[in-house]
Amino acid sequence: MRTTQLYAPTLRETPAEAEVVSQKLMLRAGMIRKAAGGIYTYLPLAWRTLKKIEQIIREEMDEAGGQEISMPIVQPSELWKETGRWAVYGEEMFRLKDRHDREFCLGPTHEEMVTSLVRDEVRSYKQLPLMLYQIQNKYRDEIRPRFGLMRGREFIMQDLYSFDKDEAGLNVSYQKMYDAYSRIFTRCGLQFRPVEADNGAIGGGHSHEFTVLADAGESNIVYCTACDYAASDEKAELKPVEAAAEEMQPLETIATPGMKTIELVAESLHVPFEKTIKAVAFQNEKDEVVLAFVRGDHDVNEVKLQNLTGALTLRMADDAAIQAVGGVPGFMSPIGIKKGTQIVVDATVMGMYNAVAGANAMDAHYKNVNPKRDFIEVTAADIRLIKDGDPCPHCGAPVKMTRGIEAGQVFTLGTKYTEALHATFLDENGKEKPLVMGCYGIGVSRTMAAAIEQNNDEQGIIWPRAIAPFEVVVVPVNAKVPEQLALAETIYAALKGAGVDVLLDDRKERAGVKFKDADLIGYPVRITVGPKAVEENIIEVRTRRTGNTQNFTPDDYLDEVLALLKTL
RNA sequence: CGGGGCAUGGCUCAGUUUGGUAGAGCACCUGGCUUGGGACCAGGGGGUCGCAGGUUCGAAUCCUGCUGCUCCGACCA
Repeated sequence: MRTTQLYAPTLRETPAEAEVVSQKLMLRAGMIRKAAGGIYTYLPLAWRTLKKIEQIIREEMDEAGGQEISMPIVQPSELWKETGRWAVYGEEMFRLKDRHDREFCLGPTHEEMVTSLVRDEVRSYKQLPLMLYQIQNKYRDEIRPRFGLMRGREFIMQDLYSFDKDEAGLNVSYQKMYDAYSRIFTRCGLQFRPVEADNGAIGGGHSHEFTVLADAGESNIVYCTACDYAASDEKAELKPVEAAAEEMQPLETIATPGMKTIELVAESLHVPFEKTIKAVAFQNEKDEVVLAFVRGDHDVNEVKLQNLTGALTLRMADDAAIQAVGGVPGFMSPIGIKKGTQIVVDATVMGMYNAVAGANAMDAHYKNVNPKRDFIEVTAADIRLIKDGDPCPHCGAPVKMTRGIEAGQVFTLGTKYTEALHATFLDENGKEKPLVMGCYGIGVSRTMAAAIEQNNDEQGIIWPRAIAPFEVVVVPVNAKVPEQLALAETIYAALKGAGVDVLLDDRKERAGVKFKDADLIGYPVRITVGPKAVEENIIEVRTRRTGNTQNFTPDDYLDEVLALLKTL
């Protein structure tokens, strides 16, 4: 490929809309252009990278026993109504009607589609296990699309669905996918971590997220400094902390005018955070109030609370709702709340003695609160959000937190969808059973963005070789000098002949322009052909990541470049 | 959904307060000159100032409505 033939309009200035590094760089490098909020056109450079990522995925999926198919983007509402998700999915689903007024959606995912496909054709355990996958556009009408390709409304996803005859088979399929995903991200040259994850709305059994480590990431993960435990912060479990036992003092009301935050209370009463109890009020999708209580220095893990209470969604409760159940916003405690209200107290709180909590009265708190004695009709459970330094649930060593981008996730689904859609088979005994299902997804376009988030500097992108749009760019310093262009052509042809994905920057631009563009787009290797090359037979090979330049001769540069590429 | 902000040539923005015939830089075209890190000189093309109303002799500028984009808001109990 030659730059004069390549549609890659680079920008010197960053468009105002760009928020995150990957988005800025992809816009500037001429890789993407925005069509609407969260919807982008992929230009040739981006498309090449996406195809490379997809190719790696295809190879690993096929190796693991997957078969590629392509399912419709436009999906009829009937199937979604069968599983109940037509209602559950809510406004996140793009919906449309055809001319006959029949309802469709743009597929946000394909469980329904693939299950209906399989239920009509799979009759016998002899046809199992079965793994089908596709790489395809997905549509989710996000409330607030942002961060470029990281949270788009249209995005490319690889999704595989496994069907087994039993749990044991599912576990084998799950492990195969887990391993395949690990290989995929490794081959893409990314630093990542598989972490235990919450299943979320998709339901089912256990799950892992594949998180690409990057500070710009939206998800927090924790990992143990001693053992191999790693989990998303939403998932990470915590054992209750038992405070040192004290004699329980009688409950006492104290005036705390205007002290609506736990910080104010702790400070003015000279009580450590560890002796305070914080209240957080939520409302679920049915507008029922759910009250959560954690220690003053802890935070509520909404996902845990959601799973525990069976809520589909949780949001902050408004004051009126809190008052309706007998709570006083800013001064709340489980004591004196209307009967029948859902009250969840973190297990650690239950182990506290003589603590400070709201008094459920304006401008007042209780002293000497002893949850074991004073909290009645509450649910005690782990609802706390893990933080840096907390003990690992496996070995107790302190955990560390880091940020990452969720690029892939694997789930066991069990029979949730196959039962709803009556996808059954006959087992060895002729007995009808629902297929046991797993689903596995990689955000392909998001992986590209994640790769950039993880690999960039002030000058631009630094592609890992495996997913770079081109592996090498050959730059004649002055394309108007025939000798330089001729030598560049020779090198270009030689690399191409050796199977290297190479670009020749044959534009009649000044050298600086071509260098800047090369750095911005981030080709792993640049070969500069200038006067030195023509007159002294020196071929300069520059590594984008390190900025190091090595000089080779026309005889040995080819082998050296091939060897260098293997390390990038 | 609630609250801000923005909308002027392909991009980044000025001009709006105080109405008076639309600007800069970059990009683009032509010529010259230049070619190892986003040159320079000269000439040139390109804008219904988001849309629709209104006020006015006159509106990018003031008023009303709409649309689009964008940012913030989900641990405050």
